[in-house]
Amino acid sequence: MTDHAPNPSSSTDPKPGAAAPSNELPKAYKPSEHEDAIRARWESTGAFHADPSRVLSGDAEPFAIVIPPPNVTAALHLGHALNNTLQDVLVRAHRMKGYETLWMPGTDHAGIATQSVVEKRVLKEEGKRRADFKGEEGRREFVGKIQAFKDEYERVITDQLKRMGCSCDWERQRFTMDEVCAAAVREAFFQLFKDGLIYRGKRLVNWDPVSQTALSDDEVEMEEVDGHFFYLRYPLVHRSENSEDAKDAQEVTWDELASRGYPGADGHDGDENAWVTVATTRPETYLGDTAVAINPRDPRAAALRGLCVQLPLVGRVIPIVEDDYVVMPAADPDAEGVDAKAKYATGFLKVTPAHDPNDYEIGRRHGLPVINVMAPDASISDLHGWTDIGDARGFVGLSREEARRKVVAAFKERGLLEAQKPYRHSVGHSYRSHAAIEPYLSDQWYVKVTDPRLAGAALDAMVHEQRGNREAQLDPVKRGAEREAGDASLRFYPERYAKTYETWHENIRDWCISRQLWWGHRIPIFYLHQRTAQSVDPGVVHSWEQRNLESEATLDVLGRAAARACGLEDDVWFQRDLVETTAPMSGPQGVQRTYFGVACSRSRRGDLFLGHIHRLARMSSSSTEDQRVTRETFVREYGNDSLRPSMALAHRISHVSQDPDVLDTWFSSALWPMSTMGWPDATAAANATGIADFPQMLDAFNPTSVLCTAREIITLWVSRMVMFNRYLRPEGTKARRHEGTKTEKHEGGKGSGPVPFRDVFIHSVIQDGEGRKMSKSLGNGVDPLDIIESHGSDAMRFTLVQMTTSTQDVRMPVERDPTTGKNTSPKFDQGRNFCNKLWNAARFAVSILEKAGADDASRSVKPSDLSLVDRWMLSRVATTVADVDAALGEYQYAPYATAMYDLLWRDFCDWYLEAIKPTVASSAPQRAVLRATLDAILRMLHPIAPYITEAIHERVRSLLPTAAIAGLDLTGDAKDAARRASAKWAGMLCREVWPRADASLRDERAEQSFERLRQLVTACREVRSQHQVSPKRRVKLHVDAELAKEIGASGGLVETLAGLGEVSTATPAAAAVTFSFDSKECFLSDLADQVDAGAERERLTKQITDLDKSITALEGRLGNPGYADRAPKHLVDQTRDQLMKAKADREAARANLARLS
RNA sequence: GGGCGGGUAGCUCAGUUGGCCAGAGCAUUCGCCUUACACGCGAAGGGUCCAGGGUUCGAGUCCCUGCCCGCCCA
Repeated sequence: MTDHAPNPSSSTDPKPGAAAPSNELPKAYKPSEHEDAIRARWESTGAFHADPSRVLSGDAEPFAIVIPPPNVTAALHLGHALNNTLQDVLVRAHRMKGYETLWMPGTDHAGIATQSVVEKRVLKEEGKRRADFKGEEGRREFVGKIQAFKDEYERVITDQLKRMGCSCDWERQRFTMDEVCAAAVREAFFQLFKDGLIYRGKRLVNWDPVSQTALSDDEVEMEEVDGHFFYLRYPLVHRSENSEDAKDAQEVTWDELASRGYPGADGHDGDENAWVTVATTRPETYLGDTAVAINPRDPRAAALRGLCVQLPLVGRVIPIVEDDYVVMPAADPDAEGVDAKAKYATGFLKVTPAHDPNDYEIGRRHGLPVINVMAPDASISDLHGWTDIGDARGFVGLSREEARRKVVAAFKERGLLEAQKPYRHSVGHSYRSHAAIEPYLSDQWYVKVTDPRLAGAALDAMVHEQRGNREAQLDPVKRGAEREAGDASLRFYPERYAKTYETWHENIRDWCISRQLWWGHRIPIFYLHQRTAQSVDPGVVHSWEQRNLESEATLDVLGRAAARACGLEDDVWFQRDLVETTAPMSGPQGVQRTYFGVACSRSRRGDLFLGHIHRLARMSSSSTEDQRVTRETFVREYGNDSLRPSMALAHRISHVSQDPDVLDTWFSSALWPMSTMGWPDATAAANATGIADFPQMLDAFNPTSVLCTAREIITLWVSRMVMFNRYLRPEGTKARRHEGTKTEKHEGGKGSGPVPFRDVFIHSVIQDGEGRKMSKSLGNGVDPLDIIESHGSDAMRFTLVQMTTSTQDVRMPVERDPTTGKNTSPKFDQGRNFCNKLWNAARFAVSILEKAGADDASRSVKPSDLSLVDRWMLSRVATTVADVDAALGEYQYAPYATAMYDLLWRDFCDWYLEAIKPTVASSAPQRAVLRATLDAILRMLHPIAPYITEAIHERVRSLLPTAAIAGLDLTGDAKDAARRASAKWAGMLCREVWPRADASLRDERAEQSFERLRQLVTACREVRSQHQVSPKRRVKLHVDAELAKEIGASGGLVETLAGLGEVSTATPAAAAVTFSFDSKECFLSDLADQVDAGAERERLTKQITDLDKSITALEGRLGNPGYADRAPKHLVDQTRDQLMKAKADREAARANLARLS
């Protein structure tokens, strides 16, 4: 914890800039001296607060992102830093571009993860387990501890996000379990339940025996495990027709089998009891076997028809059934390419419906009993459905692993273990506890996502060109029906992830949403338990009630009548029974109904009502006085007319109890884009939070613009948000925008509503230098706060953005910082260096602009007023604006960062600033270009590096304004200017307008001309370097008249950058070095007091060798007969030109070499 | 088993419809405290673009086969 607390000293540092407006900027950028103060200004001016009314009035287009809420389980890691930096880049850029921009922050309660962390903590600190907290009271106490933990981490996480510079609308921050979000969960559950899309099912779930909860399919990780195949012999018997007693089972001998035509039976002792051999990796589950299956095409099947086997020790007699699922044994198990299953198969499959999903299906097909032989902790138990223990009592109480060993030993002892082969296979493990998953039969709640209104709607949401399924793409009926609905409006970046999304929905299974946990949204289902005959106290039932009691009425009828009488028909939904989409199983595990019916409560009002019904139902066991009080309370609450129907209901039940389980965390996450904006009752949300414009949020900002997340979340989260949004939000959302607002109607689009977001951007996963995931256990993780402290937030952000290419993983070499002992990466040095470069460039520019004083003209500077290097610089700015806009539009982060790097470092610093040094002091137009360029760079860089750019902007802004540059718009729309000028955040860079560059600023000729001269400079520098000319020495360049004229027209550019004292058209004196430029022979003289002939000879020789190589290559290309004919003419011409120049240069070099010797 | 991504300089990575002598940063070497920046400036060396085949005048780029690494799903 302390690791992540903010540095307390940093927040008390004096604010820079503000303290001393006139002194010059410090030499190096020190992030810690600026970040806190700048962040405080952003926050205090409400710069990130989104105003939905501007969207609804049509004054601004919306741009909205909901944060993928971080789990409150732990502090943020580098992956979060990446995820949130990328969001912030989009958010800041769009805000500057004039969109009304919302970034909704919040955190996720992360049920199982948080609960298990707190469980461990409580065990360690108090020595208590969850089971030690008894009853509803104990549960509340324990949940309180988790709540406290959540509060602690929510603060840590929020602080981390803020320090990263995230420009969230912090006033709107939500938590998945807060009042506003809880209302959404309630409403969603209620609607789905009422519509029959939530049901309770008894079936095999993924059971985590350590956490003792069910898991969804997505929470199970497959891991390779070294195990064995065990071959167990089950003795064959006849079904005992008249006796239930297994002891009466009559053995089947090999002779009898032979007479039935069983292949290979005569190879055995004819009098001996025959057997079949099953192969299994989990012998301990044999205790729950209810059949042996054989493939009907198996030649042995006919002979076995009607026979049974008897389970050793248990004594249970179970049938042999025929099922296509059974894999036939391979004829030659050792042959190449034999399927692994066939290789190990015997053709007989033990069927344990309670402990294997495939067996469960076989069981359903053949009507087999389901015998659960395990307790919730996965130990062998006779208390959870297993009754015919027989002689197998010795296994009861053992763990899965112990039981396996003992079962194998028992079979071996009796000569029934035929073989044991090592076998490596994948086994499901809990993503949280890492325990092996036990397929476990239990009652759980499911969302019927297989319904077309859910999964189907999620598929239809995809844009057509990203759908792989051709029929869906071309279906004309579908296309006609789209219109305003959310169909065909969801797009993935990078595109390939659309496939992941699509295939997942095509193979989707119903979603298990109940978790046997305490931390989460309690399932809003109440069981109304049936009153047994003896529990009815005849004295309680008054005569009028008896008369009026509709004895035949079912619970739903009674319940609805009661609710209506109390004015709560919208708050509670009664149902006779739970909806089962699958036929109930036969056998001892059939669903035991102990309740009379269920009620789903939509609201706290509903909960209270059911509590009252509960008390009415319990009245018979209380004193007369208590009964009177209970009735009076009820009447006071709901009025006189409410009592009769409610009593009619209450008299049929003994008590009401809420389902103890909570919902899967993803259920609330799935509602995030809606719940954070106040769905379903934004007025209530406004009242609860004091945020007055809550009722405008949904219409203004949902659908959001883009969701940014990592790919592992596509199925867990993205899909479910799409399904829920489309089901629960009404159609025609777009049309309602600009039309004012209303609290959302309860009726949703049922699958044709809008999408929660238009784009889905999936970013890379950061790995360490060896391509491993960063993890605590490996100790290879990098803590974002460590980087912020050592390098600054902007440096971290720049590095992360620069790394974000469209590949699925990026590597970051991790090193230990020798001074702090903390993990870091040299990658971050790049970001730090970049920031420092920017700082110093700005420092230099500021020093020049400060000195200029008030004489700078205010009239607009036109390109024609400017020198080559200025026109070139502006052209580069214009090009970069276009490049950056294009990159941002496609979520191309690395190209964005690279474009900014090149513009700032290569163009602005290396060339422009160097070139203008001699002239800028005397040229007002040049100063205008300098300031505009720096300003444009700051703005374009702000989304990546918000702190430093804001810090610099503060200074640049305060300098006397220099003239505007025609074609470079840095002021924005005039009509918006007044509003912006009067805002609290006025003048801050984070709210400045995004640069817009007119096409006229792009100057192809200036760029070409500059490029030529740059090459000339480089050629001069090369010569200087090779001749070890001191950087201070001014040398003399000799060129022909034409080139001299070009140099002259460039305004001293070449002289400055190449360190020339003079440019001459005269032939050089004796001590000169020659080089070729553009096929022209040029000379540099005055390099030193004497030219080093050896160095020169070396240089020329190397040059000739290089040219030889080029000439050979170029001649080869031109010699190719197809080339001249088929290649584009301009390319061929270009090649000829190159060859000519290369030959000329070689001639010149050769001549010079000859002259030297 | 199915799907996806990657294999380019010592390291981390760009390289968008096939077309200048394949680029950047870091690292290395040489020279510079040139008054914005040594977290810097100037210059240099360094690549069988995983392997093999194909299409093409031309392939890092497109097609096929194979190898290796990683991820997701079953």
